[in-house]
Amino acid sequence: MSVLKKSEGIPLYTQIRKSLRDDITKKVLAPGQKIPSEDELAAKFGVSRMTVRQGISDLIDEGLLYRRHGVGTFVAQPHFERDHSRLTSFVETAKEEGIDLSIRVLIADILPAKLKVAQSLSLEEGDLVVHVKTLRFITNLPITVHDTYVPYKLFPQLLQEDLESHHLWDILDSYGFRVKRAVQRLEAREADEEIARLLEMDEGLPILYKERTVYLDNGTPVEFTYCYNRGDRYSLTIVLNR
Amino acid sequence: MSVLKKSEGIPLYTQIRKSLRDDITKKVLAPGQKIPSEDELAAKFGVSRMTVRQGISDLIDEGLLYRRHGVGTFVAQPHFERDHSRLTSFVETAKEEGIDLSIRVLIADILPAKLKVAQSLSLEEGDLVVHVKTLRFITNLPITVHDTYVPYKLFPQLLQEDLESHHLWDILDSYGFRVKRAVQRLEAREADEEIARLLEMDEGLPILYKERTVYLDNGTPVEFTYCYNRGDRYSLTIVLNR
DNA sequence: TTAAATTCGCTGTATAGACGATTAATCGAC
DNA sequence: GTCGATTAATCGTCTATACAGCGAATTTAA
Repeated sequence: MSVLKKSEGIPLYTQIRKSLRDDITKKVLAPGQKIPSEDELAAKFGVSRMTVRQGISDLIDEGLLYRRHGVGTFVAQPHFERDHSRLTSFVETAKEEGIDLSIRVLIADILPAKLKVAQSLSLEEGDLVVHVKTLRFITNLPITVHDTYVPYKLFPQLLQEDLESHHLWDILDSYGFRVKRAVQRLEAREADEEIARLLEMDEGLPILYKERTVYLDNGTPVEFTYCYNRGDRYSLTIVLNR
Repeated sequence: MSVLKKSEGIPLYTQIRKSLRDDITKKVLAPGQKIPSEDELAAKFGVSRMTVRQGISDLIDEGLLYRRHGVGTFVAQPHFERDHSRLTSFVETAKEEGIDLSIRVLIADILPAKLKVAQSLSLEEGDLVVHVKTLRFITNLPITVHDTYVPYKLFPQLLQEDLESHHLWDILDSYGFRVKRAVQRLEAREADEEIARLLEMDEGLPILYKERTVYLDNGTPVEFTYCYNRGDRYSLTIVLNR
């Protein structure tokens, strides 16, 4: 029996969501199984039905549950990477999975934006941007080159931060900027001389090339990055919802 | 002044969402601008505040609006591909954007699943799968090879469908299966002899290689596809939300 | 026996109101 | 003038209830 704490600052629907999620991960509720009806859950938790629905809705968005109008709510079959559908930084993911990731800053400077960078960041060509070029290693093997651009006028102190151990988004968060969304464009390309040298591979071999623009919740672009990933060592998994 | 139709089977929150979306796209509500408070909108539309919130929530998920607790709800800065964050088939997208896409079916047969396909579709090795190999053209230039596998026991009649003009997901929809989610893994690879021949390119040039598993809302996998995209003609744009 | 109608359980939509939490603006004391 | 407290506006959470709409099971009728 789950009793909710009324007064801990934690919303009731959050507690309900947690309780249901626990039941699912602990297989108290098995895949395919019908969970109690919203009325029953409302009675069990001692809340109104709308509050139960709010808790359930989040789990449906996550793909843990699904509803059948007129029938009930069911536990979905677990599928790999069910939880990977949200935007997370590579650094966060690596930490969680115990991957030995290290970052070397190659360049950190301030310069006028070229056309493409300016357009991506909603700036004028020539506006100042902070530029950080990094090389990332996994278990000491070079894997990715990043060229990141951030509007100087938004973050003039950025270069004083420790960019090798803190992820950019965490730094932005600490400034109160809420990173919300990333648009990424992917291509397969041949490695040019510079990238091949940095990634210790032969020129012409395939590179997973990525252009990424990162936005705050109000739609302001705050980061534009070119990524060059070694094709034989890097794969990207993404999850899309309909 | 917007008056909602009470009795057309269209939920009020859907009508409110549409009204707000129209105001945004027609710039009646400009980016950055505060929209009327929930109480004002409730009064204007003649509905309760909860109904207004339901309409607004959808637009927030889409990134069209954002909320500031204690302050108000605002129109987000428009950003390119704001609307591309949902799972849509390439065919759907192409149609909307007027791209001249054609599909040629190279192989359509039924065979026992190999290990990887079986695992991806939650089958046993050797279980029958429907296999469809297609070559896709944009303005008559070959661009992509697809190897698609679907569990035979779920769709025994699939090969009787017109696979060149109807997208697989539309066919599944017509059977009542709700496609909900796709997990895709991307790599950059070199083209092997067969792919190079089909895509009319040189062996060894970069290919954007993609493995895709498609799930219904109940978590059942229904499609597994290997995609080989010509690196110089294909780029993939994805949007991630935090 | 089969087909149509009914019932029942459940989710979907909607209401009207209450109080809490956050933010920005205003006002007052020092 | 500056700082702090008050206030108003607004979103966040929650209630208790009502009826509509769907789907499956059951009952009824042909």
